[in-house]
Order: sequence, then C-alpha cells, then structure tokens
Amino acid sequence: MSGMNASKGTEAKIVVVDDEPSIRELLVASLHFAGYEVETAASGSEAIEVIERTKPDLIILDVMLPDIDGFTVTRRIRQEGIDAPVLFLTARDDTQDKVMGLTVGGDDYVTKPFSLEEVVARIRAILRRTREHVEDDPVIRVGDLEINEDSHDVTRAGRPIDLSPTEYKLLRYLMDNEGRVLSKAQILDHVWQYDWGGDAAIVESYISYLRKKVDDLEVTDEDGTKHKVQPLIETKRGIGYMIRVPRS
Amino acid sequence: MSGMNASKGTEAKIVVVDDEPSIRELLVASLHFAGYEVETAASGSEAIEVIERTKPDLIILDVMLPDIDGFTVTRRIRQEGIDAPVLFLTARDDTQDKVMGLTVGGDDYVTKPFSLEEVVARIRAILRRTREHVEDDPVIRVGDLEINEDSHDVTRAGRPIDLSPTEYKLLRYLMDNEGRVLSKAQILDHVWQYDWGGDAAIVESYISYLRKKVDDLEVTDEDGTKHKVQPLIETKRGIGYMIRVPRS
DNA sequence: AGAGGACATTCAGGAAACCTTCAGACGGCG
DNA sequence: CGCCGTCTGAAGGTTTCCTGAATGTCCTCT
Repeated sequence: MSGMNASKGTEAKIVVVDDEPSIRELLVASLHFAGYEVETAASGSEAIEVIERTKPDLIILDVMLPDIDGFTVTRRIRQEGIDAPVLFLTARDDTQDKVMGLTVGGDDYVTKPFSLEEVVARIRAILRRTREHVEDDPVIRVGDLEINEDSHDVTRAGRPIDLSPTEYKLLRYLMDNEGRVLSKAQILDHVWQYDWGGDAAIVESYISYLRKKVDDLEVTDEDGTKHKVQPLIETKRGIGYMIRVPRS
Repeated sequence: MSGMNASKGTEAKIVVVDDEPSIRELLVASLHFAGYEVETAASGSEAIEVIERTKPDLIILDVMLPDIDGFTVTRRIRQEGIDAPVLFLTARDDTQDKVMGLTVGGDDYVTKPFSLEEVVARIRAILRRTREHVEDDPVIRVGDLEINEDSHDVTRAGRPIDLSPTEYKLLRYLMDNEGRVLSKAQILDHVWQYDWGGDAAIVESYISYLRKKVDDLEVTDEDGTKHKVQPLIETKRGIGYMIRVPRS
C-alpha cells in the first residue's frame, strides 16, 4: 500500500471519521501502512469521544455525518482545547459556501472521490507546517531527481521539468516508495480516484509519459560534454514498476 | 496560515475577544497557525480577567459584546496599567462617531465581515509600530516587485503600480507565501470576507487583473532598450497559484 | 524460431481548467 | 445627485490534460 519513507520523525496519531465503512477501511489501511497510528469513528458523537480521549495530531473528518456534522464536531473539540488540524472530506457538489473557511489555520480539505495520494500529500503538508519540526524538508529526492512539495517543482540534475497533475502524483507515489516495486493495481489505487472504473492500462501510458520527461534527458556537464541521464524508473516485468538509483 | 514568514521575531501573545464562537475559532486557528500565542474571551468581563492575567502584546476586541462593550473594556484595562494596542472589530453600519477615536494611540479597527488578510495585515502593522524591533521592515520583496505595508505602495522595477484594495490584498497574500502554491480555496478564505458566498472563479478574474498590472509590463533599461518583465505569478494547473522569481 | 503475452508508444476526441473581457450593480465622493 | 472606481457573475475562447484505443516492440517459454 502507501508505504512511505517511514523514517520521518515520530509517528503521528490520526483519527479517521467517516460513516462509510469502505472509506474508513481504505484510509485506515493506507495510513497505518504509511506509519501513522490510526483510530476511527463512524459518527460525529463517537468522533468527539475518540478525539478527546486520544488527542490526535490530525483529524480526517467527513463533513457529512449521520448525526453531528463535521463543522459542529470541529467547533466542539476546539472548545475542549483540542487544536489539532483537520482534513475535511467533502462531496464535490457541496455548495461552495460550505467549503468556505475550511482552509484557515492548518486545516485543509479534499473532495470525494479522492485519490490516496491526494490525502497522503495533504496530510504531510499539514503536519509539515503545523509541527514545530524544524528539520522538515518539503523536498523528496531520488538520485538527482527532486520534487518540492511546497512549490510542486520537479527538477532533474537541476533542470526544471513540467509535469501534469497526474504525472506529478504518479511520480510522487513512486518516489515515496523508492526501491519498492509497485504493482499496476497499487498504482491505480493510489494515484487515481477510488471510484475509478477504467483500465489498468492507463498506468502504462502514464509511465511512458513520465519516462519521456524524467528519464529521457540529455544534460551538459561542467566540462561541456553531453550525456544521457541514468533512467530511474525500472520495469519489473510481471510485477510492476519501481524508482531508484540503479545498481551500477 | 497567513503571515507565513514564521521567521519573524519573538512570537507575540494575542487575546481574541468575541462572543460569536465561529469568529473566535476563525481567528484563533489563523493566528495560532501564523505563529502567535492566542487566548480567548467570550464576554467583556471575561476579557478583562484574561487580559489582566496574560498581559498580551495585542488585543482583538469586538466592540459589541453581551455585557460590557469594547470601549469600556479598553478603559478598564487601561486603568489597570495595561497599554497593549487594541484592534477593534466593528459592524459596518456602526455610526461614524462610534468609530471615531478608535485609532488613537496604537489602536486600529476593522469592520465585520473582514478578510483574514485585513486582520493579519493590521496586526502586523500595529506590532511593527508598537514594538521596539528595529529590524522590522515594512517592505516585502519578490524579485524586483515590492510592496510597502506602511504606505501600501507597490512598485515593479522602481515603477509605481496602482492596485485596487482587493488586488493589493491578493498580491500581499501571494508574496507572503512566496514559492508556495496556494489553492483557490485558500486564496478565497484569506483574501475575501469570511461570509463570502460566491464562486471561487472570482480568484481567476483577480489573478488576471493582477497579471495585467504586475506581470505585463515593459520597462526601459539604463541603455534605453525596452524589454518585458519576467512574469512572477505562476499557474499550477489543478493546484493553484504561486508567486516567485521563476527558475532559470 | 515462433507464438503469445506483457509492456511501450502514440494519437485523437472530449473534457476540464483556465484566461480574459464585459456589463451591471454597488458604494464612495465631490 | 451624478460620476467614477471597484466588485461580481457570466460568457466565450483558449490551452492543457485525460482517457481509450490502436499499433509496435520486447521478452519468455516452448
């Protein structure tokens, strides 16, 4: 699943609140595997109880809940002195005014249906900005390939690269799992929205696009000689894809 | 999330006084995240107690409170020797004479409904004038683009630029977050009033206005040659907007 | 070597995101 | 009261992206 560079500082505690079991499980599995400690709640009232008991570092909160809606839950726990940032889950067709004011403070939101990469990226961005952690670096590196999660910049050997949103998400997922083979199914599940109905063949197309932009470059050395960059994206036939600095 | 240049001197302590929980939360979340230490009070009497106890550097005070009004609160705490500046929150339809005399000393006011940028900008301006801090610079720079928070002047390559109030707030928010992509929702939440009910599409319009004034200029060099300025505002498709000196 | 399967590449249509402009509404100011 | 700058919503045009399909290439097993 979404295995990250588990190295990152202390593991954060996250509470997931959603009434749909499938969404809950999806998030729990991913986040747990990504190294977070996860608790869940299926309703607003349960959420308040769980949050006050466990004092999480971050809360993932569906705004549409059977009993108490997400905004009210937020207000209640804030009154109790809990100031953990909230990542709201909203339906795309929610009226705009409902979404208003959601991005103040450390809070943020994603619209359903989301892709896991979106959620994980947002969580990291929030935690990076919220926690005191001075050492937190918005840059992810694999060899001479870098992506900056703040500016969304991508560079190879210092040279800027332009990626489309989906290309960026795919590359980010690969880099987050450097040295680990990811199946096409895994990639589909993380980079594309969870309600995607299409074919896994689209992964091949996007790998191809990515390779052309990232691995098919010529750079000029200090001494003026041109040479191709080392390809970083490897195909593991029958298994999937992986990114890493190739072994000699 | 405003005032991101967290680097700024020592964190100031602020007391927020308002009887509406939603306003309180909005301000607490934003200011806390912006690096301020925040306490709250929901009434005039509570305000006096909290202010005398915590000795804040600045007070945000709604003039319309259920028990003791804001002016009286100010008078009382002044009698107790507390001279922290006050940022008053007033209703737009408050008669002019009520607002009169609010800006004496270090004090200032904003009208409800406000935008977060307005509040944060005023807070910074007040603290800049109040504190000894010699190193505080009212000028924000990105490349050859400068805005002066004291005079509200905007210049590009030395040339003055006229901006409308909303254009200025938008530019200021972008520059305060140089090199970080801001979503349209974030921009809406910070630059527009918190009770805004409209569409996020308005952000696109204002980005367009801003570009025409800021990024679509011709300047004349010392040697008489004309050339276009580098565009500083970048679109990150599917993510948002960002300002910075472009890479290479 | 050949067949079959897995992967790579390319392309075009449609969709989505974005840019720009404009007219009307609104409010401040003379 | 009328003018003027500003704000807002909407429309139209443009660019970029996504997706599915078609075709080509490489690997593997027999």
